[in-house]
Amino acid sequence: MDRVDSSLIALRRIIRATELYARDLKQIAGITAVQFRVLQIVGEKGHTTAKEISTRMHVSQATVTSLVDKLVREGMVTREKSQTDRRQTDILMTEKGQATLDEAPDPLQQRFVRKFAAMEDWEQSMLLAGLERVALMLDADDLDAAPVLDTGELKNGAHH
Amino acid sequence: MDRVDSSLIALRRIIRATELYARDLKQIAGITAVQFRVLQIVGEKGHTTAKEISTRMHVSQATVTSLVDKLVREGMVTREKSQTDRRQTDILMTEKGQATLDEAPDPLQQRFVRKFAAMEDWEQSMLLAGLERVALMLDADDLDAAPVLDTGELKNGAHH
DNA sequence: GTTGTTTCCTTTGATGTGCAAAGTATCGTC
DNA sequence: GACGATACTTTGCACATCAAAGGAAACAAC
Repeated sequence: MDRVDSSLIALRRIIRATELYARDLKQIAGITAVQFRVLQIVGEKGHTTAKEISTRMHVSQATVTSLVDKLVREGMVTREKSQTDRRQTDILMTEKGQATLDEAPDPLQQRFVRKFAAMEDWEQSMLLAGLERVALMLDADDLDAAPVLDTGELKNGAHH
Repeated sequence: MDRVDSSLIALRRIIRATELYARDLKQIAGITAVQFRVLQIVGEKGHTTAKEISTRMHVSQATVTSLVDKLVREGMVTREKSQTDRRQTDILMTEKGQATLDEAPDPLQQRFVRKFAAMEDWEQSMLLAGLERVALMLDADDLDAAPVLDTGELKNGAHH
């Protein structure tokens, strides 16, 4: 097997890892990866707007509405009209939502961050260069850069 | 921004590239990425069974049935009872299916393969090592290794 | 060759994700 | 105050996916 094949296998494994994590999450925490990501965004400040979720997750507002509907139905968050701008809806974290967030299995990016941190300085540089190279090769350059993996974003002291 | 963040951004860009490719494909070729992948598997030998598709794509047979249903409805493939084992259904490529396969936009992996091939020998080695390292970091090691990207598998002389 | 088990596939019914288009309410601005 | 932009919801749809149940054929064992 040549290196092209091996590289593609490795890439596929990486993508697959995010899918597997999504299934585990659903099984263990009883919440889907997408819903969990919404919960993470809400959790950052304890509240947020539909617009922000839509922007950050790159999905339509209609999708956000249905996502939040589900979370409301399950008691994870509540809706409340914003006082400052009454067009906006504030989405507030509930205790149950916070608990779900706290008890969720180790997110992918934390796993990554831990292992990355354990690497030698030169190794980190090499790895970063390689990943950026691949990203460029795939022409995935229209993304507004946010430090995220498939599920969840890198905030809340997940590193350092 | 530190290297952990940059690495995660690069990873996210890579994953995002596969999603974007899926949307382009649907727009341009009028077929979804998942259905296209089925078509690719059928196209390898001109025919295949539902079981093989199910195994290769890691989805249930029920899913395969509905996927093939759609392709049949669109005239991309036909079903035919296998003569050797009448439990099996042979899924055969039609001319239209073949045409769709041939005319599909440059798949991600071909883009990758071309650029990878253009790299220096030592660069290829470094990149491969990096990718495998990341795959390991994400613990995506339960995958039966097949040289695939998100959509489609690496066959049909897509490389070399 | 009948019986039991396994395999392959489909059907049915459900969930989750996602969007477009149309509608409602509110904000800002001229 | 009228008009256009913004934020969100509603409606109606498509796709991907599975679990469970069932039919049909193959296989194995007696």
